[in-house]
Amino acid sequence: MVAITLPDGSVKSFPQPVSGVDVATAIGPGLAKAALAMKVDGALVDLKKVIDRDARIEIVTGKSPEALELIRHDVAHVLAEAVQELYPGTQITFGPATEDGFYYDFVREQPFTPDDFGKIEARMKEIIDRNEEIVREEWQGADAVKHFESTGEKYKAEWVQEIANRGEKISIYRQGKWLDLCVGPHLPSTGKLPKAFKLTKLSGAYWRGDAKNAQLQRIYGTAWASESDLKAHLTRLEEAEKRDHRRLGREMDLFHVQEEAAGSVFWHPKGWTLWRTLEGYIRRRLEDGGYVEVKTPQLVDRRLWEQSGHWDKFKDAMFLATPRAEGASVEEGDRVYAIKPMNCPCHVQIFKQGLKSYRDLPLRLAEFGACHRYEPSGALHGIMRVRAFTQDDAHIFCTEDQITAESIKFCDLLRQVYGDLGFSDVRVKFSDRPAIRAGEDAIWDKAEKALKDASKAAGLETTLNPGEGAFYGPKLEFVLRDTIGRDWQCGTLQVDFVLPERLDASYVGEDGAKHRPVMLHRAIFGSFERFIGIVIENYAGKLPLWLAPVQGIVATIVSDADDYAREVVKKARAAGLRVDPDLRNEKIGYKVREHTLAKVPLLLAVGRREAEQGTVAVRRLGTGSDAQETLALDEAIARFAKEADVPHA
RNA sequence: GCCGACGUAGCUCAGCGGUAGAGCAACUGAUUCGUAAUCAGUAGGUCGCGAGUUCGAUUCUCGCCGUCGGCACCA
Repeated sequence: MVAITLPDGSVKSFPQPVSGVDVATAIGPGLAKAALAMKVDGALVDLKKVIDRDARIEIVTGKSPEALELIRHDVAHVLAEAVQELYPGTQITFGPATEDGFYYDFVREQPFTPDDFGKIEARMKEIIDRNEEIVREEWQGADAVKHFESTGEKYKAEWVQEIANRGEKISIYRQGKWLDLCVGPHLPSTGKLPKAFKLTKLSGAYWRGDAKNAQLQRIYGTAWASESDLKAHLTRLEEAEKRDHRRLGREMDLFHVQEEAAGSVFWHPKGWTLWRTLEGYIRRRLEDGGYVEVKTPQLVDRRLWEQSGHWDKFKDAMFLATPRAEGASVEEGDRVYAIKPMNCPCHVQIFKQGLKSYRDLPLRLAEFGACHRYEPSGALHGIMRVRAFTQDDAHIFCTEDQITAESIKFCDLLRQVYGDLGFSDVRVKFSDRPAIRAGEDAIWDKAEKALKDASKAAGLETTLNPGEGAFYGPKLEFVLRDTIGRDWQCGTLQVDFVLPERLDASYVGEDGAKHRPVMLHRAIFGSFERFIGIVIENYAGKLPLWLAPVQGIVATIVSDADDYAREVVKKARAAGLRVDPDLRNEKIGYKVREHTLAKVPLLLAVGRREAEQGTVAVRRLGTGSDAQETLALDEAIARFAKEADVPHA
């Protein structure tokens, strides 16, 4: 006798062990047809799994939140089956579900091309039509290894061997003639799959994620429960493309990049205005936060980098410069400079000037430091990942006892700034001690606790990023997501006991003896380039008034209003607004369209009526002509000047 | 760095073994117009760079550079 409890609380009893299929059928034929899998006491399993004890069961259908992942995983299998049917000799490796779809990694001499997609998709649909039953089997390790070796599946065999070595059972899923090693769960048959999928992209991927290993061919796809969901997803992708900072940067004439300076940004007047506005804003926040600003050299002798430890670990990513003419050899003893990849060693040099006392701590040295790193060519991305960037960097020199308070202060400041810039969902990763690290465990305990306390006190929820801390200390990473779903680390807070030691920084304590300060490395934007990119995407280019490089356009309707328009511009500028005239001989509709596309927040239209009455017709970005209002000039300017105020305490 | 795709006018893109085309933008002229494109005309290109094949290469082949999508990396 097996008692099955259903989600509504009702209990169904069965005389003998039952599968999910039996349970669903007992409830109704509609459900039996829709059933994809089930949850037994909360665990997702195959619908065909037989239950021989009392349990709570929930039938998973296409409408269940778990369904998508199941479907995507199954579609990945169908993709692999299709590929192996179409391209014999291709080896399979892994194929999981992803955030919005799936991928499968293959091994094949000949590269796949996007032209193959149509053919593969057609075969996948065929496999779904075949309605192949999906069956789970348990194999002996040796048998599985033998099977995969005999079919030439070297990668699968390697993986199976490892599982067998651990003494675990081998779980095989078979669909039709095709089979794969997989823990499941899966749908009962391929016919249950919706055909709402699409192969999207092709890429290389290293076996086991290690660049030292062979590179596999990865085919990505997206899969949904229904055709309309698929369409909606593709539409979302198109919309996201319109928010891409690279596209908006060009359309809004903010910046460009070009071949001769790959990985460096040419800032145009409007883009640079945006930069300076942000810089002015953050500078004021830092001043309020008790920071002092410094500026340190671009070129620094390699000896300092050797001392700091960067040379050993990061010299491949450092640009070097020598003072000698081209062609001259760089000999032993000659000066070799590195263009700084970071600011910390230089800030320590400032700290070390003169004798520091405990009364000087905490000392918060801030710099908008331009750094250069030779990033791998494949890593470059718009202005988000570049080789030349400016950090809103600061190092807080403090005592161990001050770590917690300083960390809290920083998290508060960061929250304030992100709030001002319209970021509501910030993910915070807490990266704790890595396997290879410097410093005593007691110090790590202290540092980790300080960071944890600080993020909690600032009301931040963190997710653990185990073992990903820097070798010198744990870190908080503040991650923002761009419009195409990529995550970027922007803010960071790192506790460092190592650099002060290596660079011999010290202060005189209350006891009159020398002590080592602790360094907190911290950034809010991370880099101006990356952060501006994210800001642009977050606002889809429609920047709030205070950030917009061109805040308003005064557009004339007839040339009789030219003089009045000039007067409006003059007064607006006197009030600190960034306003330009548009006196061109064009219809107002043309001007409206153009400045709307350029994402100018305010359009002040002036015709004869406005000139006579001393008013402006205000049309705001994102609203239509019906929402416009006519305001007295002085009133309008006062209102907008107030609205355009840079946020501050 | 690795795999794949791509690189044609300012932008978006078409073309293709016989040295290039469209729309928008630009420029000139006309038009003075009330909220997302007024009309007409003109001009604009070493087809990323360098080799090779060919009578002839933007087109085919190779190399390099860059961009894009991933992977790896990200102090």
